[in-house]
Amino acid sequence: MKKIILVDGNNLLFRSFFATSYSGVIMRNSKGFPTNALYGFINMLNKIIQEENPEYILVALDHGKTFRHEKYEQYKGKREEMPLELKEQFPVAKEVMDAMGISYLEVDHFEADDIIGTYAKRINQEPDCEGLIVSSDKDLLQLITPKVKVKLLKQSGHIMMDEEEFRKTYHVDPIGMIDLKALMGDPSDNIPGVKGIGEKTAIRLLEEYHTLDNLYANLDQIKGATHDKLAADKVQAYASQDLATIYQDIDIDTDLEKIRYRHMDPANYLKILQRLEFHSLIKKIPKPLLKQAEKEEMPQEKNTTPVIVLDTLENFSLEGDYAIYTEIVGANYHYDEIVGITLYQPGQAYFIKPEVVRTNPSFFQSDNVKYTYDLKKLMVVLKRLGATIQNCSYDAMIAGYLLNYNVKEDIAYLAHAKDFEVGFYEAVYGKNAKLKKPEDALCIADLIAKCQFIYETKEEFLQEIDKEGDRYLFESIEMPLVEVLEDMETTGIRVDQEYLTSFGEELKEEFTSIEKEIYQLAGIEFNISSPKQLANVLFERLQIPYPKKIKDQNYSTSKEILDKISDYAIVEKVLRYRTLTKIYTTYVVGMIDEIHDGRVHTIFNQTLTRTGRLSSVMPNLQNIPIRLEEGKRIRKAFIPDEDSYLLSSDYSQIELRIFASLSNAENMIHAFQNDDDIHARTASDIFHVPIEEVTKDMRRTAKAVNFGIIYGISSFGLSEDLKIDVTTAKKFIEGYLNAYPGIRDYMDTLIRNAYRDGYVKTIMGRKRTIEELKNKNYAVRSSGERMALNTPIQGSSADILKKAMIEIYREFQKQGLQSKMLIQVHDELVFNVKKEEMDIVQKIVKEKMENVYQFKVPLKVDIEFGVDWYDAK
DNA sequence: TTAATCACG
DNA sequence: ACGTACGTGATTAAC
Repeated sequence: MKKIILVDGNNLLFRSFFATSYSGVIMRNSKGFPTNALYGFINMLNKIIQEENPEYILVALDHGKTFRHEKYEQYKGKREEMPLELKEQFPVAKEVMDAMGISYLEVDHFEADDIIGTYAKRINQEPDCEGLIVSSDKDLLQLITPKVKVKLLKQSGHIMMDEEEFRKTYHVDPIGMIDLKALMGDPSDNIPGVKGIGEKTAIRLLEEYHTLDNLYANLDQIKGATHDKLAADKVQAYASQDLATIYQDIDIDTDLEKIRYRHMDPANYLKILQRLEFHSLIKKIPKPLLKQAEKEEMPQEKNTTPVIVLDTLENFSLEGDYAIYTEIVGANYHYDEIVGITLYQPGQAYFIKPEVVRTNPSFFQSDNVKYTYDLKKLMVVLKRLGATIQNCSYDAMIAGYLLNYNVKEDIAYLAHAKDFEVGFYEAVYGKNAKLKKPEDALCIADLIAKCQFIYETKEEFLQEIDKEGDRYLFESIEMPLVEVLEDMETTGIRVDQEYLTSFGEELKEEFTSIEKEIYQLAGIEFNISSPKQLANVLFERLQIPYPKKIKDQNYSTSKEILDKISDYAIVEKVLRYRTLTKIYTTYVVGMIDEIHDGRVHTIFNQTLTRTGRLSSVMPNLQNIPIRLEEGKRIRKAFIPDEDSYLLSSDYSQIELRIFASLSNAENMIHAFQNDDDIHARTASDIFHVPIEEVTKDMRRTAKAVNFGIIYGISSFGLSEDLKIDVTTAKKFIEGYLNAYPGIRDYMDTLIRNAYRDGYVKTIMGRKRTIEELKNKNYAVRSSGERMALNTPIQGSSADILKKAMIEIYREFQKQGLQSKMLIQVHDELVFNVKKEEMDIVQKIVKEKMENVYQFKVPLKVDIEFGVDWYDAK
């Protein structure tokens, strides 16, 4: 008697995954790869082999959308998309099965069930053989025959289901399972069944009528509500029957030899378990097999490049290109501990301890072409060790960013995208309280692996860059910008700590007194900063009417809401309290924490935003207050060096100018060419009044529409902003589009192309893929359309300022100026300018910024200077 | 860790 | 009938 095991692979993996992910925490190996489904899966396969000792075994897997989906749209409709953490484990499951000598099969358009059904049929026809199906899915019970049983997995253990056992439980034949589901439905697969009929009624009906066909043939015998339900849902019942039927005739070769159990390949199996860090499973490998595996593994160890730890860089040199990488213990490379530096080229690997760099600081200026990941970090680290680097022409972080890979500060994300085994930063160095430099051997292995990844994928990434037409952006914008940003960061900006402290005291005095007044008015002391407690006091205790209909049960206490009820003294005081504490905590206390040697050194993230803008952290210097006077006073703390001024240069209306140029809106282009007041001009065009008759309100409205255009306008968004109704907002937009012919066409074409291509581009070829456009949800898609409209504007503006920064930096160098670029705020640059260089710097900055790119409209730059950042505005 | 809030362009 | 303006970062409360 041949014994054939048919395993429902998807079921096993799903079960293991969800059984161990309730808490939301998923078991992972030290590299961060999720392993929870695999652990249960491998355990289960081992158990099956041990218990059943099969001659033949097949694991069936789902593959893509099935014919059922195509036939019935709602099939499995309510089921959530498979979590990524589970999806990732499937390929490894296949590797495991290969190593275990177990065959697996997936067939396009069919589910694992159908594969099992097809094999079950074969078993029924084949003499002298029996089958055992393994799953926790009751659907498969319909396949039970005298020769085929089902091992039904339960939370603890299993039930062996054969014909007899099935009849005892369900009172029908196994094949009757299908008709049972046709009646009672199956919520888990979104099979509707007959509405109002559950398990009990369904079983009772089939006991009497045996089949669905017979039941409907005798429908008139049935009385009452059940009759009406059956009559009403006949079509749905038959559709459900169809859905519930496992297909048994897939056109596949069911030759049993193909699924013979081949036994384990110990070396491969061990290798995978080590990678997954399943130590308990490794222990279960029989001793002789384990020994065999270890013997086979030995030679591989020798293939890895030996690492030389350099004690000095004196008289040391390398031939040819190499990859170079450094790591720090923490998130701030300006101050945190440096692990060391590694160099890698095929066959050679070197580790340099931080202090060894000082033995020959010019080593990194050699002619060798160098490759790295996060060049800016490397440059800062080397500078801290007294060295500078030259001829580093390739930064994998930037390449990955331009190619829309998932790029983080942690190189592991990009490495994993290319199947390189590199440890996640957190796994190697820990985080927060657990942050710690591991022992040297581990650090060295980690850094070398990262270096090797950089070296070995460089060509591939550069080819992708070429293919995408990103060469210019990579070579002439992003790579040169690295040095500019590094210089800005390491220079830092001087901050007047004494001023901040005394300003802070002043703020504190005012908000503590307001705090007391709020308690008085409330008649209770509470935490004003807690939205929950505040809502409670305002809307429950004091019964202030909530000015908007309540969304999802919670009162909002946002500024937008509180502004509407600011006639209440307590609300007005809360708003004032908020303003003051925000300035105090974020900008006074937060800034003081970031001051080192009288300066703050931000980190500009060059590879974060989806549009090509920079971002700034530790501290964020791109959101220093300016709109309110109290907040603006923070800017008085940012001061120039000795004998210098702070100079601020900003583009006037750059985004709208770019939009006018891209969309070819002729009269808007003319307005910019005439240097008109653009919002007044727009108002005049929308409302058809001469420009001198434009009122303040008309101008305000036009300004909002102009902003809306940049964001990818929607009538709802505009209505929210202007606090008008949607119909009126719609009218304004119509008026705008009629006033500027060409814009509608530009936007339509842009969106159509975005849908076609799946991405949009900036003027310099920066590409943003927009997955949202493929989403089936209307709201998500609309959001994608707005991104598509906004990105070419915001992104092109970013391109332009980046290019201008590079040109200004180079000109400063060329002329040997001491003045320094310090901060970039999306359309503004801030400089420390030596007094004697004021004239030349203003000239360079204005000239470079205004002429960096030729549009149909001129670019206009305003320059101001002063004794602090407040004054320079 | 996440949501709410608010600072900027 | 739906549910929305685009792009960011820091702080706090509350889990």
